[in-house]
Formats: sequence, structure tokens, C-alpha cells
Amino acid sequence: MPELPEVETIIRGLRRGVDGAPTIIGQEITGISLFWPKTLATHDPETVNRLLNGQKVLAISRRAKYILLELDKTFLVVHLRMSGDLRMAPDLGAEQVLPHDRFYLHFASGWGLAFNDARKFGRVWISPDPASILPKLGPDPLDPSLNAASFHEMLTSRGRQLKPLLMDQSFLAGVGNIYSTEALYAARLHPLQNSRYISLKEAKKLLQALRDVLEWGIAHNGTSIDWVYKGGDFQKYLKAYQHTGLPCERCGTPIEDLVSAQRRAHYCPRCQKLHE
DNA sequence: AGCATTACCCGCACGC
DNA sequence: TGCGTGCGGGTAATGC
Repeated sequence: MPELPEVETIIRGLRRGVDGAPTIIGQEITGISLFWPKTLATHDPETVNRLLNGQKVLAISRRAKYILLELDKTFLVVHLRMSGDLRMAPDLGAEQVLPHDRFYLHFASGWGLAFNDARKFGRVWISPDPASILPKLGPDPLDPSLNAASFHEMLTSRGRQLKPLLMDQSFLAGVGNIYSTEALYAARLHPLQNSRYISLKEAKKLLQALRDVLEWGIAHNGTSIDWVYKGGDFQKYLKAYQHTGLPCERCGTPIEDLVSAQRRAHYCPRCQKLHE
């Protein structure tokens, strides 16, 4: 389910405990179960059991859309891709509890961490050095050290369509289709606008829009737009994403959509004009 | 040649 | 029932 707000919501739940489950922090691993072998990208199950057994979860965090579970001696790195989910559940046995459960971490407490993933795109890595697992990633839009001037420089030095550029994780890390669409709408920038001709003022507005949309999404526990992800309600506040044919909230013009880099983009043809 | 950008593709559930 | 679609990104292909 992952864009940054959904990943943040999942992490927050695991850290604080949710739906009667305890926090994941401090849980001691007693073993794993693996129902879809491709899920585990780095080792065979026997090696992983040996590597993880007896270790405790020290912390949970994220880098871009990657979830990092810090253990005593290594890291568990998780990417949920399109349809993955992580949940704490009691009494996870040797058989999967829900359809599409792919991987369990069993804890000494009797609770377990389940990795559920209908589309089988998600992956789990184990490494003492997460940086060696992660691909080249751009700055996080929520990182306060990213300022308008450097964002402007990033945009104008690239000469690419804004929509696919914002979703390029090596350019900016954590933004996907929903929140890039919403941010461009809020900033009144066309999804196909060439980034080379973005003004400083526009860059500042776009960065602020990205932050507003992401923070608002986090505050609403993410977006539950289809069967993939439940629990969030940010879909109630979307203004452009999947609004094709509906009137623009600002000017009443019907929202249109187009496809760029294999991904759909929704925009107001009147508010979001292309320019040099 | 070498870097930057784009297209294909991976399982599956869902809605028209 | 069949078919298009998709909250992602690695890798191959192509472009500059």
C-alpha cells in the first residue's frame, strides 16, 4: 500500500501497538515461516532462522518507502510495493492465517508479524547494512533540510516531465502516484510540465504542496482507495486523483486524466497549464 | 561509450 | 466470462 503516508501509518501502528496488539519494539524473534519463497530476497529460510533467532526488535523506521526493522545484530528491510501489508497478529502458527500471508516473524510473546501481499511484488531483505540493500534514493520531501532553492535546482537541472520525475525515487524518495497527483493539483502545475522551466516560486509552491499533502495524508492514516489498503480516510480529501470527469473544486472544469510513464495522472486542464 | 530516460514486466483482485 | 486497470520499481531497451 505504500506511499509515504501509508508506510508511516503502518510503522506508527507497529511502534505504538494497535487493535489490541502490543508494540513490536522489544519483541524477541523465535523463528520465521515463509509461504512464498520469492518474498525473501537475500537468504534461504534455514539461514534466516539461524540469523534472526533470539534477536530483539530495537527500533522501526523508514527510508523512502522501505521499512527498516533494527534488530540486535542486523536489519530486516521490507518493501510493500503495490499490495503489501504488515500486521501484528496473535498465535501465528506454521500455516498462513490469512490468504496472501507470505512471511511471518514469530515472537516469544506469542505474537507475530505477518507480511501479507496479494500481488507478490513485495520483498524482505536481511542485512547488517541496510544501505547496501537500498537503491539510489533522492531526498525525502519531509526532510526539513531540503529547501526551495535546492529543490528548484534539482528540478531545473533535469528537464523531465514533472509527474514521472516526482515519482522517480532516485530524484525524490517516498512520493507515488496519488500524492504526486495531489501535489501538482495543489501547486497548479501540469503533470507534463517540463521541470527545466519551473520558476523558483513554482518550486517553492510545489515543495510546500508535497509536504502539505503528505502530512495531511499521514494525519488521516493514509489513503484507502481500493481493496489494497484499509484504515485510512485521506481518500475523502483527494481533489484530483481518480476524479476524472468531476468538477475541479477551484474552477468547475471537469478533471481530465492522461498516462505518462505508464502511470495515470489526473489534473485540471484550466488550473494546471503547460508553460515554457 | 556512457549516462539519462522510457518501456516492459512481474501475481493478483477487482470492477465494468 | 473477459478484459482493462493498478498506492512500485528492477531491469532491459532506447535515446541523447
